[in-house]
Amino acid sequence: MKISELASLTSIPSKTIRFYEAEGLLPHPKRTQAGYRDYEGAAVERLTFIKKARILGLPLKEVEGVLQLHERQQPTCVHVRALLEDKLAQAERAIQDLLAFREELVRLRDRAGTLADCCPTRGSVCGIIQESEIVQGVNAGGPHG
Amino acid sequence: MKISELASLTSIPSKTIRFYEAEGLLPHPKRTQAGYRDYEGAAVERLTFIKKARILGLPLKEVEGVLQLHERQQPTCVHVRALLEDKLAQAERAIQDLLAFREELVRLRDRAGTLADCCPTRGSVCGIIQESEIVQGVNAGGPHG
DNA sequence: TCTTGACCTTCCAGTTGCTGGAAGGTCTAA
DNA sequence: TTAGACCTTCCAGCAACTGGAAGGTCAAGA
Repeated sequence: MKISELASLTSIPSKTIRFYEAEGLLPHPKRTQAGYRDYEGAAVERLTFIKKARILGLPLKEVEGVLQLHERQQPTCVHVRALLEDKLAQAERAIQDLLAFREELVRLRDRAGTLADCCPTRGSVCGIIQESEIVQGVNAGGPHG
Repeated sequence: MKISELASLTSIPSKTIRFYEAEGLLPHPKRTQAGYRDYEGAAVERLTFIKKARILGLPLKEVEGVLQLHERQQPTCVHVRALLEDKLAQAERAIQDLLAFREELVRLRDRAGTLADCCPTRGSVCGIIQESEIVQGVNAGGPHG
């Protein structure tokens, strides 16, 4: 099948499919006389796997690693299990961070309602942000140290 | 003060401070005879604002917009309030997504415990991911449509 | 005074995961 | 034949940094 059909079947854009091939996640498919890519049905499965792994937050490099284990007839699930544990721990952390973050946003939002709109004088840019207790954000690292 | 002192006071790396200046978020500071940047104390406040705004998830472009409102003596908080409402809605969505995502991860993790480790034959790459119900991830969009 | 290490500068390019556009070729229904 | 929809490769851009190269400056210690 042509790339557009594969894109349609997997909901992954043609551009992205070509990108994945260039990154080594997909084998180079056969070509038609005209040079068009000609995919087998197995490509649907492979791309669906990649898509799900991406949704799970596995970086492309890790996805590639798992796919290579598969190609070398090595067990993959034990590998994926470890990745999963890692992702689960990350998700737990992210949830905690996000809940705390939401508290602060609610606080800021409520505070902003009572704050007179700052007429900027020589003072702070915006009292809402300036006075916030925000030190660390959602991701474990935050934008800055 | 030198850039390293400013970096230390704000916990923002020198590289990033120079980046922000290049992006227009910071005014060009005076220079010493040697060409070194020489900052006033106000730079600490401005950078702290930028840092907090980043943590709140405001893209640099939006931060710049708020700073420009400030420079034009226009009210900023009404602007920030709208941004805040937006961010709060996003955070609520992210929380819901993340909670659902965690459910799925837990399910996958538990399922993985009972799944015999797949000896890759001609079958799927990894049963854990392949059989998952994952269609959409944490962010509203997910990696693919 | 000289040395050396820590700082400073600008410029360039890289990271990750895409995604758009240019330039040019192919296919097919009307 | 025509025109629109597809295909190809190549290049570069996005966001928000961040590292390294190449070269200059500063100051404490020998």
